[in-house]
Amino acid sequence: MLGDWKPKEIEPKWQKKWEEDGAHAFDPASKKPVFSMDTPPPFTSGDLHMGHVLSYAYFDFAARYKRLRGFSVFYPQGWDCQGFPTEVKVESKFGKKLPPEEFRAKCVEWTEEFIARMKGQMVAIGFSPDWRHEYKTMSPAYHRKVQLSLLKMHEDGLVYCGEHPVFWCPYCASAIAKAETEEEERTADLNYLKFETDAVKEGFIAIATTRPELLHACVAVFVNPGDERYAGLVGKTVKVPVYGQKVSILTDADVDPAFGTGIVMMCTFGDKQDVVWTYRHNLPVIQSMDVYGRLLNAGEFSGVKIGEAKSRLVERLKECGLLIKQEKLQQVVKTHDRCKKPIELITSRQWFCKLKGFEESIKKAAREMRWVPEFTLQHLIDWANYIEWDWVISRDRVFGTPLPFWHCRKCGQVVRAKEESLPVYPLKDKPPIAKCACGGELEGEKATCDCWVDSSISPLIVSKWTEDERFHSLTYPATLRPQGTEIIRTWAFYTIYRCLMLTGKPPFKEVLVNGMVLAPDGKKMSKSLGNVIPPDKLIGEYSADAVRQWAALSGAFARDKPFSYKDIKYCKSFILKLWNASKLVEKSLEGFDSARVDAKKLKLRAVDRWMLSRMDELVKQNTANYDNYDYFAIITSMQDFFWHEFCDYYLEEAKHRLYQPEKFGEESRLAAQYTLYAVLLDTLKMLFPILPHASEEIYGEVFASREKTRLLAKSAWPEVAKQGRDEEAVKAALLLNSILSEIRRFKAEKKMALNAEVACVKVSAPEEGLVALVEEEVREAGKAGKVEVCGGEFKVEVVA
RNA sequence: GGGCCCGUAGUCGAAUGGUCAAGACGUCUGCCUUACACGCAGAAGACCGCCGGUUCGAUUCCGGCCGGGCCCACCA
Repeated sequence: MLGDWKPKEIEPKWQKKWEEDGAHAFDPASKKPVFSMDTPPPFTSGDLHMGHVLSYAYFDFAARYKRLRGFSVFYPQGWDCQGFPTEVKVESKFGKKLPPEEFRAKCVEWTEEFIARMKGQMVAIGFSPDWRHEYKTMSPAYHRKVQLSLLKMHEDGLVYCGEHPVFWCPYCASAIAKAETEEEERTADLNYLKFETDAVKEGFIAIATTRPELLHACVAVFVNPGDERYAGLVGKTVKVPVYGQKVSILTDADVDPAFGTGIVMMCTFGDKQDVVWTYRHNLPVIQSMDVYGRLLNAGEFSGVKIGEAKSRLVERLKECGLLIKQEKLQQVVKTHDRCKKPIELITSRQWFCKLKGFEESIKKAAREMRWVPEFTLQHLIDWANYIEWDWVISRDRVFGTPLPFWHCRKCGQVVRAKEESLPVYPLKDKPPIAKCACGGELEGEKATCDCWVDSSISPLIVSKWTEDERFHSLTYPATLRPQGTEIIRTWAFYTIYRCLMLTGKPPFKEVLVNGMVLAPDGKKMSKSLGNVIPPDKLIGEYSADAVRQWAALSGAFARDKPFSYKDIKYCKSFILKLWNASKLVEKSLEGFDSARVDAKKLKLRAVDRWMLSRMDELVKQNTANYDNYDYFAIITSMQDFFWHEFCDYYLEEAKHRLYQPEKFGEESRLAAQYTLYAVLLDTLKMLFPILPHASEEIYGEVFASREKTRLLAKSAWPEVAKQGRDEEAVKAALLLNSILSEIRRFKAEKKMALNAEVACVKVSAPEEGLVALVEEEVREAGKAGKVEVCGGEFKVEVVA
């Protein structure tokens, strides 16, 4: 017997039961078609946020639906462990003094705790990955595969080490990739400085700059070749203020004559344009700062951090009378996405992945995939179109996958790790050969990998690439790659690139992109704004099934949506409605044996046929909607159907036959029971992927003993469209519903109770025959003593 | 500057080339009707952003404008 709905008891109960019964286990030996998913490994921050909940709920809906559809579903789950935020946390707890290996061990320990917490949260929401295929990017096994992929790409000339200007975060003291940059608007001072020169009679030219702290690295000044004001200056030299070095006046079409004075000073490197000019005009590179952003080669200012250097230089310029004026300037600066600090460009020796030249093959592979929704493909194409530099893959961090390389101290030759000794940790492991061919000592590479180097081979990791050929061909390419819109330019882009390079095959067939969850006020959820909603709290208050329904309701295809309390409240009441209706059905089904019912011999009434016909329609629609990942359409249509059509109308219209078989006949009761049984069963199946716990519990109480399958999780999707739409029944039912509405309106106006009896209901309708089909329902559900029918325009007259 | 998304009752939000444009929240009025008052019934509330075009007919298709959001590029 169904008791009260107690999510805190039934949800963990079924989570355990499914796991024990292997309901989510992938069987590589199965003959069923494979549906494999490459789900995002969340960064192990310690807590799942609502964005995770939304997107992972989506993946779970897909997995559970495909299982019901008879697929062998491969649904692994991993963890993106390594990265700067963890280092910061560990540093703040244990200090900066630990030796690298000990520090790394602390990070691992810390991360394991976080994984346990996050995994617990995932289980509590009812996600159904096959945990036997769990992976962690910090594990030696994962390191081995990442290193193997790098060795192969190095062999193919796709990974190289070189000295180039790279985006640099002085706060993190590490190189970062363009994809890790963000932009921040701020107000800066635009300083107009005097550059002394003999070329003009005033003795100086004015140059506007926001970066006076880089004067020591100024190597040229530029004017636009078409700028007549300065035509006479080209080829002359000017003296850089404060430091006094002489630099040439050159021309370049990239100079905007309208900005500032139309003259630009070029330093190594103030911004990306300076890098372009350095190469274009073959200019010298001055190391302007060290890895922490402290000035280098700046005379008395050497060692001063850039922020402080800026104000000190401005002071000095004022003292020397070289500062003409200052203006406020709105500018956008690039910042590091992890620490939000401004980024610099510095030249440094780093490892790179060759991206230039592969844009077309990446775009081609992407175009062959199905992107849901379609426009998200454009995000990737746009990004690919703007690839200017190769991808910097090395990071000066400890907690990361070590690059499997050594360098010769003498000649700089790169020495690769041996494949069979992977994973290697070059800081403590012996190099593969004792000495370089030139006789020099070998030194292990200190840098570790960008975290996207790790995660960009997730489809290879889960499919046991280079390890189990059969398993690999079964699960690679993944059928579905679900992910967030904000990581298209990183995770999707790098994965397509790397997997293509390593296997020659694109990594997945379909990409499902979901949007972000905003705070109820429409702003981004962030700790600093204090508007973060923790999933745990919602599960406790509304149940996991309600949270999952909310996700289905919110994930409007790659569009960001604010969190809505009213939605989740509604979802919770829907479960209660489902529960209570199931209680009624359970009671009404006493003595009903589905196996002994001959559907053909049933005396179905029009309302029964209407319900069964609607059910068929819904199965058809929902099948298409699940195939298109349109969970919004599914949950809204199911909520509307079940609540309003089934509960509010059908149940009221069928009660008399269930309660009084002696008056309306056993056959009529059987027909009603059959209908209740079929509708509730198919409803549970179609809702199962979204609210698995409640539907499994109801199934267990009402259906398990009558069906072949004990677990709803292991049952089969309802058969599609057993019969065509029953036009007559649908029309009759709609007519009945409007007649009942009229009767209810009459009672409401007369302030009568709904179950109050009325003497007579006179119905005029164009099709009198239809009214006859539902006359019994009008009398019983409307509590009408008599029903009179005549032709004509639709009209209902009630006589109290 | 380039690309993308969006603009529907007080709020959130579907669908649709053509009968009274879903549903939810909120509001108002009744009703504790043997599953549910976390419920049921009823009511009020929308010139479907603005202007043109296509069409017999447009909220729906096309163009422009206005407004909101996102991504990318540039910014000395």
